[in-house]
Amino acid sequence: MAKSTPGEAVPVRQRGVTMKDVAKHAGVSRTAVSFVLSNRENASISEETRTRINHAVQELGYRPNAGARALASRRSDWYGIVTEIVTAPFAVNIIKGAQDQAWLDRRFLLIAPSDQADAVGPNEGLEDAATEKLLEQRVEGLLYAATFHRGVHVPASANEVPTVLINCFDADGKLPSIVPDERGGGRIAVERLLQAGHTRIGVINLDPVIPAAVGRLEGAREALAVAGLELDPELVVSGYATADGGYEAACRILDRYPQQDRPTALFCLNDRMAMGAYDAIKERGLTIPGDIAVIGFDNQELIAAYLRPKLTTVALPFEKMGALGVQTLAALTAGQPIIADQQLVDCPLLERSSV
Amino acid sequence: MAKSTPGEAVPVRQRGVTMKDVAKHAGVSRTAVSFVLSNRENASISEETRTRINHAVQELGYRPNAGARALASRRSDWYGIVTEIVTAPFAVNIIKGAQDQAWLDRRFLLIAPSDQADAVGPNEGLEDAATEKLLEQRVEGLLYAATFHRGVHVPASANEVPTVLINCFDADGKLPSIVPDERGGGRIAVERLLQAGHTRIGVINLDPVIPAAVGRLEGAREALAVAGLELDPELVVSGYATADGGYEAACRILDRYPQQDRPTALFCLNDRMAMGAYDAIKERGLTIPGDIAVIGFDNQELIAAYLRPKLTTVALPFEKMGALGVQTLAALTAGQPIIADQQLVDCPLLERSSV
DNA sequence: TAACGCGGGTAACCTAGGTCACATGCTCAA
DNA sequence: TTGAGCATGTGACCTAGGTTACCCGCGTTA
Repeated sequence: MAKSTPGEAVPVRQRGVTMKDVAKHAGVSRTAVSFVLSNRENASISEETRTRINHAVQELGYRPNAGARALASRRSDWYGIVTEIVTAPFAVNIIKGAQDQAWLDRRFLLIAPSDQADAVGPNEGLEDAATEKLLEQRVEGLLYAATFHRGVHVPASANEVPTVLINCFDADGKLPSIVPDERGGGRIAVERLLQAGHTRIGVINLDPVIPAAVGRLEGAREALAVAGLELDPELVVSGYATADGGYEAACRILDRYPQQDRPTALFCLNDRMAMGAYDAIKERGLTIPGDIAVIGFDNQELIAAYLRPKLTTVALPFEKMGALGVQTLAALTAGQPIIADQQLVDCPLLERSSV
Repeated sequence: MAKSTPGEAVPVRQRGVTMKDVAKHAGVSRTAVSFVLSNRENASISEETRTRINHAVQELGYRPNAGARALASRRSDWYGIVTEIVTAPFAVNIIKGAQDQAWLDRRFLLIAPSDQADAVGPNEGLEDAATEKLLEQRVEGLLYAATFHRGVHVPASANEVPTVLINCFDADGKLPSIVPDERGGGRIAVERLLQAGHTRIGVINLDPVIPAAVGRLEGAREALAVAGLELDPELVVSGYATADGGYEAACRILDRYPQQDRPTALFCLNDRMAMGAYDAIKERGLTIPGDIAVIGFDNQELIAAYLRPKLTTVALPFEKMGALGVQTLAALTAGQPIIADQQLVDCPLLERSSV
């Protein structure tokens, strides 16, 4: 509520105007002020008193003290989110989605950093400390968000309040989680290539054990199967998840075959690798998408939207996952049952110019 | 503080263990517990009582209630940061720097979104609301952080608590701010090119009125002046701050001259434009840095570190600015005088392979 | 011997607001 | 006339913890 519109005289807000001051100014009891401000259903306060109180609020520039309210009402309206995203901002849109949704619900998001870059690292301490700190703030629920899709271990004290995992899942137990539908994303990517007439499709794979690689590849297989095709294992090449890794993998795949056997499309399991693949393709005098179509995964704006030609890719629904995480948490804290142990969120295709 | 080490039986923490419970369990008064837990200097509590209390704390799994403490002690240990960075995550490392520093100082950072994408837009409302919400939480200080260096207007109520601006400055007044030393960055970039033997340097400029462009260009001029050179206005070409804009600008600059007069180096005022310039250069069969050296600005990791060859660029010190913002705020809230109205933070050169 | 100081500790009040049982005063029906 | 019922509020107690003034018993000192 922006109480000061430009032009109007801004009341000087002396620090620390309390309800008591408002009550005195309006000539009523503090209780009456409380009733009016919290809009109690069954409070019987005359319209006239009500406006007198509201006037006093305006004139004194009263601002409620959220902490005191939280203490007395035993509801903080705060959620805590523990995340390494602040450290490695790849998935920062999770925070954006969560933040926006929380803001809509008039709740505050307390962000606590986690340095737990690797799933079961030795520095679990920091994460524990973050959780502890958030619980000291009496958050009503906890979110854990990871930069990349994986299993994680959550500190034991997280069980004291409703908890939801975003872009990761509980490696040991029963906490609800929100993760991207990697398989669906892999399927839609390959479907798009098939639709464009490609049947010989090369795959530039990530580290084959991470959930992202497993799911995306399986999706690719499904799409091919529907078209009556099979994934040729020879056409699947793994590499480091970087532009260099993508470059090398693409070189291997492109140089392996004579021109007529060469794949006409590459499905790169992330955009960074697609970036490297672009270079390999261009170096060989081939055009995108004329000679070889490329489709990526992740939709890293800075890469996908600025590559030339712009990269068609499958987006990770970070923002949606963040929002859904907060919604799920809201449902849990309101006592509603869990919708599902693991909610999958669609990975939509983003058409640009590389297919 | 992770109180539970694995293996040890975790005490069941019934919700809401208070100091009263601890006191009863230890057979002392609540006051004594408070004294021990807050480590009061002049409290006289025997060592024996002290350990009895600490034991009770452990056994009951007591966790202080931060809100109640804030209320009673009238210090919240919270800072608020209003920022559009969550929306446009370019400068997300400001948040990281601020967050880390706040965490070190054992303070919480409340992040409130601002949609004020343009400096004096019509939707100032949201920003006001964010500030108001933060003040309701009784934050001890406010930070405003922008995604790109510019002048901003801050809601009037921000004057109620110490306030520091990060990556932006107060367009109307006297609030202290932390901004990048654009001029120094421009200077160091051109110095690097001069040092590599380039004397004919093209500049791909941003929108010439924004502080970043003004400062960086001025720095470039200074560096040239020291070497006894002048900036040829014909070699300065402006474009949209995108890869496409950089591509077009580079084309114009490269095609304007016969080979012998062509600049041997390009200073691109941001990395996205450098990305486009790369394409223009490669298209013409020229090599980087062999035929043309390129230096960028911003150090957008995803671009600079993944371009081929990797882009030498000047980094914007986001993380440092965030940390310095919190430090400055801490000094202000502690009653110390402002160090300077505007603190400049160095933009360091990042050597990679394009010069 | 009274006064004083000190170690060890506590009752009581304060922060800012939520909530409930009860107190007015008025109207209306029996 | 009186009691019930309703509209309009209010005093008092609660949340969880910080802080201050003071108490008690014991040893010292003037």
